[in-house]
Amino acid sequence: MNLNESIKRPTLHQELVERLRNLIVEDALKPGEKVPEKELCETFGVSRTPLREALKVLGSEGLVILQANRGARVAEVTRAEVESTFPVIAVLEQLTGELACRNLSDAEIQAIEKRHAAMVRAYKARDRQTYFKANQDIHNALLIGARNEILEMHHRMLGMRVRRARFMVNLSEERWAQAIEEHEDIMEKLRARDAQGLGQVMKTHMMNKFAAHLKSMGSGGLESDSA
Amino acid sequence: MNLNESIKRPTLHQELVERLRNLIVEDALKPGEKVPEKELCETFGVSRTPLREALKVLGSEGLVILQANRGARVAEVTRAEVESTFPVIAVLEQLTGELACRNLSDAEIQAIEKRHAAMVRAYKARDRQTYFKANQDIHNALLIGARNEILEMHHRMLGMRVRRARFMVNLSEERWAQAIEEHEDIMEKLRARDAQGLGQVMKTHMMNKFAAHLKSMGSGGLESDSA
DNA sequence: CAGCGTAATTATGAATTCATAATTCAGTCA
DNA sequence: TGACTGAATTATGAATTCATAATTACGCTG
Repeated sequence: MNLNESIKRPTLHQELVERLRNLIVEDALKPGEKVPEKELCETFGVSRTPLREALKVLGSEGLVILQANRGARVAEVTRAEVESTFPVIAVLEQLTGELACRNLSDAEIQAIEKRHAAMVRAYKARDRQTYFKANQDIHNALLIGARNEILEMHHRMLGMRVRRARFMVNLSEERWAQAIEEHEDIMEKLRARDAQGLGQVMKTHMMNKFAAHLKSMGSGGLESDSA
Repeated sequence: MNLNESIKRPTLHQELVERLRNLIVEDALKPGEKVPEKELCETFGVSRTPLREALKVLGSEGLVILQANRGARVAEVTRAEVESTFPVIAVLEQLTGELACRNLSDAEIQAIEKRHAAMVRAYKARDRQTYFKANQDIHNALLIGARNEILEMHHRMLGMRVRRARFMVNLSEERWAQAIEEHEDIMEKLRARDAQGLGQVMKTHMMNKFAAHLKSMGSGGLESDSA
């Protein structure tokens, strides 16, 4: 048992940042909507002070837009933003691959190998739920395996903002097959400890994912950047 | 005249975020020091509420460390953090180069060319001040030229945290010459609109800069990561 | 009846107040 | 004399209050 856990009670504003972030990411608070300060205070049973502190933090993270004297609105996920974000994620993925290749222990690679196998099984069974979970676990393991907290933090920050666009749902049969192939490639490079190669493959993997999404949603599905 | 400018008066907490950030980056508030809440309130003539909101934001940016019931301390710049940050900056530089190459207008490249010439003159005159300024202008122009706000934001965030280590002062004659050569290379690739090439050179430029700093400071100059 | 202007209401930013946790300091006992 | 205990002081987190900007509602005028 971790002794810290039992003692640590985060401050209200920290707790609220988490809660509100979830509400936004889980789409309970919809993009463009005004954040109902009063209402949230009541539901959480706190005063406005810690809630407003939390909103300031979310503002600096770009999840909400703060307008002076006009309160906070949930930030829209514009197409322009998504298009800007993906290339950045892609190069971070590349770095993740390079570093993970160098720093992962053999045991950790084994664990990833297992998750990969599970993912392939889920693919063959057309079990999207399990597939997504395994996929996420793998990418998460690689990110952690990079042993670079700065990289991890910025990767997660970007991932969070993009995930709200929630276009992951559309996964064409064709793209799915391609993704599996790319993952085979990832495992191959990982087994060979080919850092450069893994970096390259992961970057490409992300860019392909991006391209597929753009294609699948065409010009719709997201607010235009002029909105 | 920009009409927006005359109207916009930022909220106190926004103003304070800027001011405090400067105090930290300019080293007026030293790493490890406790942030004197009361004192700052008096000097800025504001109450604790907006100041504390600002501290929460700076906390989420990693510039200060917030401990529950024990206030805020200016974050230390550990060697581990710097070592983690540089590779991330490097890949962002790479992306900056690629995008800037594609998106800069000819006129903008001309302007950079001018700054480059000024930088070389400063180098020959051994004018560090002017050299640094021109160098910064060039990198800034490239970053803006990338036309990617997400990239820009994250690049600036990382740059800010690292700049506090302030080891730019030590610039060996040898490294200086090398940096100039690398910049010649950058200009060459830029003139040729060689996106891949520019990305590569800028990444290498950053990694070399990093290596030089590590070398110049040896194992000292920064707090150890265990501190 | 539509559009404008003004008053009432509400929402927001910031100051103040309050409760409690942390720190300091004095006194006591080994 | 030095370490420990506990009260006094201070600092911190959070609630409340206050002033003002924004929004809404209403009436007036053309």
